[in-house]
Formats: sequence, C-alpha cells, structure tokens
Amino acid sequence: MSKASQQNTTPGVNGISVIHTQAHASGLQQVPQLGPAGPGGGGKAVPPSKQSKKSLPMDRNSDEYRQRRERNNMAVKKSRLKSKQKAQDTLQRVNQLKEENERLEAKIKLLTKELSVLKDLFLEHAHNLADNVQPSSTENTTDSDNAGQ
Amino acid sequence: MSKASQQNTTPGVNGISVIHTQAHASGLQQVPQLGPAGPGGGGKAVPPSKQSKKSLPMDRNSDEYRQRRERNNMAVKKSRLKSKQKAQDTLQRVNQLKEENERLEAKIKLLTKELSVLKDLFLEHAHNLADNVQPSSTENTTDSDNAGQ
DNA sequence: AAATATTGCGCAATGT
DNA sequence: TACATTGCGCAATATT
Repeated sequence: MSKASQQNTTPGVNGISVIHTQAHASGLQQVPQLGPAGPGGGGKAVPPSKQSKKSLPMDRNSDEYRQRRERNNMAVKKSRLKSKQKAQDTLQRVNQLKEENERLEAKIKLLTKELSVLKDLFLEHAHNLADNVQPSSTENTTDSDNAGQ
Repeated sequence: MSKASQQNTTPGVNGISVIHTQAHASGLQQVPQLGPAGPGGGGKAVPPSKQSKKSLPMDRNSDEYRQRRERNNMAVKKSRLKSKQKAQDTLQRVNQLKEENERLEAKIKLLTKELSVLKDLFLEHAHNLADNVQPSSTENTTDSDNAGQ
C-alpha cells in the first residue's frame, strides 16, 4: 500500500447517471420501490416483505434523493478523512510520548548518578567528622534507596 | 452507537430480486454485462481482438463471481476488524505511555528534591569548614527517605 | 497466477 | 431537517 492514487472518482462525474441509464437500458423496473439493494454498494439483501418503513418509498430518481445522496457522500468523505486524521494524530502522539519518555529516563539516570556522588561525598565527610569529632549519632545515612515500584 | 440491526448477512441467498441495478458508483465502470447494447452496429465496437479470458465483464450471476465476492467480503470484514483493533491498541499505548510518563516525572521530582537537600547539606558543611566553625548544631539529620510514589 | 489484504467509495440506517 | 457516524458490499489495487 503505497502509491497508487486511486483512480478517478472524479468529483462531479458520478456513476449515478450511469446507473440510471443502465437500469433503464436493462429494462429493469425503474426505482425498485425502496429496494434495499442499492446499486453500487449498499447491496443488501432484500427484506422479506415490508418495504415502507415510513410512508415514503422515496423515489431514487428524485432530485431530492440525488441531492441527499450527494450530500451524504460528502459528509461521509469528510468524516472518514477526519477519522483518519485522528488516527494519525494518535500515532504521532505515541511517538511524542515515547520521546518524552526517553528524555525523562535519561534525566533520571543523571539525577541518580549525581545523587549517588553526593551521597558518597557526604558519607565520607560524615566519617571524617566521626573520626575527628565526637561520635555523632546522626549517621544512619546509609543508602536508603527507595525502590520505586 | 449503532446496533447494526442489519438483517440478513446471510451468505448465500442473494440473487433475490433482480434489483441488481448496480453499476457501482465506485469507479463508475460501465461494464457491458453481456453486451446490452449489442456489438452490432454502431459506435465503437470492441477494441481489438477477441474477448480475452481476462478483463471480461464477469457474469454477476456466476457462481464464481458470487463466491469471489463473498470471500472478499470476509476479507474486508477481517481487515477492518484488524484495523480497528490496531487503532484501539494504539490508543491504549498512549495511555500506557502517559502513565509511565507521570511516574517518571514523579520520580524525577523526588530525586530532585533529595538532591537539593543533600546539596544544601553539603554546602553548609563546606561553609562551616571554610569559616572554621565547629560542627554547628543546626545540623539536622538527613531526612533521607520519604517513601511515596 | 491465484488468493488474500487494503483501500476508496457510495448506500442506507442510525446517531446527534 | 441537516449533518455525522458506522456497518456493509463492490471493485480496484496492493501484497503475498
């Protein structure tokens, strides 16, 4: 899945008219009243019986119908685009977070090291003091690490 | 949210009404299903040569066709499911990373604080030494650990 | 070359 | 009523 920029589907020219023509040419009944099985895609099976959900068969030749279809098609397109965009954003978000994560881990590493050094230094001092001065009791500074989960 | 109240889905029974007026809107291909207009007379006849086995209209009533369609429908379904799953996983990944990030930040905060304390302590000592002062009494014990999360 | 996987698209039902 | 979503099938491609 890479190149290939989908064929035409040139806006403006939709198969609708063709469908029309075909249906007509085929001699098929025009407008199968509410026939679920649409032309191109929505091919669904025909429900057993009832067809009028509302009280309007909805003429597929109607301009009204055509107009509505077209609008919906636009909406669908838009919606799908949006959806895709969102997905992509999410993906980007992941990468972003991963980077941030690495950064933070590096920082932790650094801090830990610094801390270690300072602690050692501090301990050394404490020992020195302990050796030269009175034995202090404030000397439990052993590495009291706090293992985080 | 939809409930997908679509009926049927029953693979197999399809040739119901001839409502197959289709012509697909997709590519808008006007496939002369078995020569509607008839090759005779007129306009542009079939290009060159004969009808190669390939690229022929393919009878939509053919079992072959139906079978292929069904397989593809399955594949499509599968693919879409997979796609959705993936998207969901990605979303989950984001949350996961966000959590991890928070933890890391908390840790950094803690480490930073510890470091700060130790530095101060250390500096104080250094200062005292420099000033030639005895071990002061303002020397509190290391607050060492503060277990937390 | 055949089979499966993806993808864009339109339809219609459904949600807002 | 209009627009947004979503499941679904078709067909063109892309992959395998």
